Amino acid sequence: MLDLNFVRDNLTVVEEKLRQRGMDPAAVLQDFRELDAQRRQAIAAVETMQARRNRASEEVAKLKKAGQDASTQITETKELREQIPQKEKAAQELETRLRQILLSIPNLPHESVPVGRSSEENVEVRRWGAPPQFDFAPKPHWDLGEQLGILDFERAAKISGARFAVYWDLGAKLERALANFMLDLHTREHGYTEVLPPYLVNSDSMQGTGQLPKFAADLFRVPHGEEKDLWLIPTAEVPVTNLYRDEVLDAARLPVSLTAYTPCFRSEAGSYGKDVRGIIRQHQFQKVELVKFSRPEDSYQQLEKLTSHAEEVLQKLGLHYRTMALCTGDMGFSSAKTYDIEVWLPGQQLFREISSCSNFESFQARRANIRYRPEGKSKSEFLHTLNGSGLAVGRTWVAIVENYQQADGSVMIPPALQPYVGAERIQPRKP
RNA sequence: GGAGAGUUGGCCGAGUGGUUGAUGGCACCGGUCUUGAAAACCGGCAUACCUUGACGGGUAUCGGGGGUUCGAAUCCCUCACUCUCCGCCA
Repeated sequence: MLDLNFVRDNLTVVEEKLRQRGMDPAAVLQDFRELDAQRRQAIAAVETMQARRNRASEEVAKLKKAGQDASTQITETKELREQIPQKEKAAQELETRLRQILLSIPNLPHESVPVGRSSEENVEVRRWGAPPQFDFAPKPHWDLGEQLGILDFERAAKISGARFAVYWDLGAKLERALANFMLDLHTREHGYTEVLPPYLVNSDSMQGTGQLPKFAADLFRVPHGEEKDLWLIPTAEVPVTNLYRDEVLDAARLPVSLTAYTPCFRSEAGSYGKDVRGIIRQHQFQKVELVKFSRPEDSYQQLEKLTSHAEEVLQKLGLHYRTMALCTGDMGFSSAKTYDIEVWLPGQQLFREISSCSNFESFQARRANIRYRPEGKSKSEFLHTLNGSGLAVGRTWVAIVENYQQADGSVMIPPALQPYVGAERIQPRKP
């Protein structure tokens, strides 16, 4: 959420940035200016009446103490008590409508973000390694997975449905090895603190990070009594960022760097027919997430660091990748700047997103009310939040299987991962 | 699931329905004293919103919501959370 005062004072800037995102400012902002003026007028009207009521009430106390008649004042407050709720209701309605507009405004892209309409105008900022060379036609992971007996879609469909997978044997172990490998790297070498959050969260948390109210269709909802349904987390970003909701952090503690390995649940509504093969797009996948809480002045430096931490996982695993700066038209709703890391998948001959690292500036912090107290200042301010995948474990699994496949159908385990898997190679599983 | 106790400002902790945004202490900030520091003493110290050129003024907030009353931190209802005991359970 943007700051109301900022939007009011910089309406033309907001309109321009919305246009850069490919949105129609008029459609997003609607009658912001009128509503804003009406809201303030309504508040003033309510407060004037409340002030009158309070004054009359004070006089009642004085008169009664003095043993005098206070019936005039009592009548006045009684009347006001009936009138105030109507005005209050009107003011609240305006407040709600204005807030809805404010909540529907996406974050403003940072000045360093390339302007563009779609993913085709994203800008490649780095490329690491080289695609592996094969003297045979490399296969996609769904073929390899089934041949090796480590991926099972049929039984997954039986027990859960489409877009689920069962991992068997070394396939399951590879997933666990990758998670441990990533967590160890981030906690031992990059200074992150590991957390294990709940996988079900309340609506307030989903609002804090921006999934609600706009993107309810992408989420799995779990009934839990009236009005207090829970939601399966679509990413660890939700519970981890909300850890500090409604809190004021000590400036000396910043930046706070957290990492969490969790499952992620996405309904993938509207993605029918897209990425139907393999485990690229699943209702449940696991991810190691990196989250930072930063002072505003170094959040962009922290974004570079966080991105490099995610890239280092791929480097240690010897996987070819490129890093893209997303353009204004391709960025997520809450982000001010995003880098996508895309890993090379030889079985499919394409780069595929494996991590998305974003600086949300104060957009989430304002929504979730996460503040810090700058040194020497008495007033607390909103801090900046960042996060990125470090990495999506399922897609890393895919990258390992496709990039390290051998002519005989087996898959080599990269050296850095061998201690975690306890094997050098995945051989076809005996029936 | 059953029974009981609680939720007050950054923290601890008072609070008889009527200048209580709220006593006091700690923490924090400024000052006096000191070579410096500590101690002591003095002063300051909530948040959001509305309003004003500014000084200032106003409104709301004592877990959330609702009610009683001329007036609620204080009385009533309700919900959430925390703690204790019982039951059940990985």
